[in-house]
Amino acid sequence: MPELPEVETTRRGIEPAVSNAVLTDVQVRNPNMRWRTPTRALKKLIGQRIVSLQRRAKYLLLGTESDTILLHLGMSGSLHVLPTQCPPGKHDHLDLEFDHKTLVRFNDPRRFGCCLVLKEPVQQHKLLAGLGPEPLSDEFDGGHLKMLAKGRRVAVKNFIMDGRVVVGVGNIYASEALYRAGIRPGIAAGGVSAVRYSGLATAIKDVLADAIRAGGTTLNDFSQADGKPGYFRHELQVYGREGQPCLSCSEPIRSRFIGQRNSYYCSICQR
DNA sequence: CAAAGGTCCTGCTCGC
DNA sequence: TGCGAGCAGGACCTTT
Repeated sequence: MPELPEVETTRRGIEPAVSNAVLTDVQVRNPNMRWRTPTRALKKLIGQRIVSLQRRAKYLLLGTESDTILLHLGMSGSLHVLPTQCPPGKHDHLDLEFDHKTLVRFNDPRRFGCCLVLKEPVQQHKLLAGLGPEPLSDEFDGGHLKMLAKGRRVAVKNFIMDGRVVVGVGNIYASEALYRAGIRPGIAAGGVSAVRYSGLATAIKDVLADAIRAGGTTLNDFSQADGKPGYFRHELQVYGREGQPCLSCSEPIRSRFIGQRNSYYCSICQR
């Protein structure tokens, strides 16, 4: 579920609760996430202060005075800020408790998410090394896409969902950005011109920024740290709109599987 | 029953 | 024939 806007929305949502807070307890109810949650390593951090809260790609990084707690929400995860005595429900696999009687609760039905404890230097960890640029940074632009696309035959949609190319673009926003840029999702990445990549980079930045502004997209599981849904679902122009008229030309939106994932596009507006 | 927002890993194919 | 890069598919899980 959570793509970059949802993770960024979550980061902003938990920031008041964790920033400068002292970790007072850790509850691991089910460590069987994508990778086993390191209960002992987490418990060793009790008593430490959270000194930073960053997002890199779709990873949340809670910096303590010694180590960094890495969280990934996988496909169905969410974090909520709750009072400490709040009874846990189904799929509430992890609680991080802080002073001021608040806790951050990690709920993840599919358990594709993870929680790890990273030693410094964090950026050299296997999961973080080799990640492409942040899409909202100046480092990311059409020239970057054009350079990496040289000779690549993969569909441009798969190309922009590749974290080594650019991070944070998942299935929803890939379709949305390609629609905004007027590019068909199935064409080969290597065949897209520099001019069109420039437009695509801008479209990616715009759609992600718009989605963050709306608090992310809620389809099923996702909700913000305060439990409210994200409202970008109402602004999706193609994702999930198969058969409905294109908002620009009224042609019915089509869907097609590209690389195992459903893609949505307008056959008139996207070439 | 199939499919759902992610992404790491394995193994195949292709071209040099 | 061997090698590396690129690419497709499987794997991880539960819920609707």
